[in-house]
Amino acid sequence: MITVSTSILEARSYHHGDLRAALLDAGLAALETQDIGDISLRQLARTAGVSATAVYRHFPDKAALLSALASAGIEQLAAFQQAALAARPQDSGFATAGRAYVRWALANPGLFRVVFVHSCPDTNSVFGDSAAARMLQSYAAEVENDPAQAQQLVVQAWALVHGLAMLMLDGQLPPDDALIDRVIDPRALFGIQSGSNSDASP
Amino acid sequence: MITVSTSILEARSYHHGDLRAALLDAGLAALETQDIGDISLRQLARTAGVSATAVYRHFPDKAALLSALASAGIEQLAAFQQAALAARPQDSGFATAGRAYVRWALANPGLFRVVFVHSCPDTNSVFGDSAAARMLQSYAAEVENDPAQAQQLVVQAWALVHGLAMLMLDGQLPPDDALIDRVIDPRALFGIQSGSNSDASP
DNA sequence: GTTTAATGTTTCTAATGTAAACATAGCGGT
DNA sequence: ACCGCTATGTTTACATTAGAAACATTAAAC
Repeated sequence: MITVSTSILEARSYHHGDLRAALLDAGLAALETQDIGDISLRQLARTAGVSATAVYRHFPDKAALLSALASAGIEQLAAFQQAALAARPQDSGFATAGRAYVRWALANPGLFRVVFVHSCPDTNSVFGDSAAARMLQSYAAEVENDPAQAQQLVVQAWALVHGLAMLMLDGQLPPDDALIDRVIDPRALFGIQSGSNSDASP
Repeated sequence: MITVSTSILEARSYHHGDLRAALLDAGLAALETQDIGDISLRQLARTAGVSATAVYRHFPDKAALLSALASAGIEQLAAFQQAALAARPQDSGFATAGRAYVRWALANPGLFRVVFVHSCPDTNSVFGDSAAARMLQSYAAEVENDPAQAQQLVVQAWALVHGLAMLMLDGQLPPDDALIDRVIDPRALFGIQSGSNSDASP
């Protein structure tokens, strides 16, 4: 929740206080129960208790609002991954981060789609310079000395977890926790014997 | 193109001849230039030269029409893969099919999304019992004797190519042909030394 | 305290999915 | 030949959407 202390307790004034944050909150909340396609600006405006077109004072259009939601989503994803890493420091960080990626996607399907699927054709690579991306690259560098090979490993690992998340989200694969562990098994993938020890075993 | 011989040349009668096929053709054509979200029933009806609500005589709702388009898309994908396999019989079929998957996705972004991303939450796994899926499984069985391991290989391979396709479609990775070849390299993946020989080299 | 820029509101338009009622045409049975 | 039945299209209607334009209010600067 983005909390913003508006001027104290001015319950209902003409101006909202921080409508922008309220709309983003409404968007994040809505994405927990709805899919992206079913979200309308009007709905968010209603939730924020404001007229439909007030949105346009803060976002040029719908895409801009979704783009802002995407940024919030990326931060959440990175935080979730780092929490997972902190919780099991003895495991392969590479695999732990990957599993967290998929689990976060399954736990936040709407937001995940906003981040990766929706993000309008040119506002792309919103993920490219995020904390999550840097984390992934540093793990790859640990495992591979050759930078070109490390880069390839990054892409392969990203594609694997992203594809797994997508297929599960779209109902093509069962959203099975054990399946995630099996697919993202450092011992079976990429010839990685892992720097740290691995754990999850079928 | 779905060609249907209506009764000969009855140019403009009240009844269309085969509106269902015409709508699907219009949909496939539209998906070549537009993304799924921008396609409307009314547009397809216009293209078919018919009133907006005529669609509902052939499809209960928009989702049903898209679902029919998805079936057509899956067939196209499988045909494309088999053409790729036939064109290079000496290569690793596993890798060739995977590259074809990604290339087809890049060549048909709209239709690919209809097949895998859109397909409504419960009409899922439209791909599950397709020719493409069976092909994938038979290749996995060639490489892995243990059926459980083969199944895991299927999922890993599918996730990898699907994720690569998605990330490229969504602008997160450059839609680079060489990158596809590098990521889907049987020598680097899954410890496969391949039954046949491999080719593509960086 | 007046001006001003930021923020919200009303009102409007064009597009969309879909329901309901109506129209037309080809078919089978008599 | 006629009569209806059913499949298929059409018209009309409605609720909802994204967004533009013009107007209202308020907080803050001067």
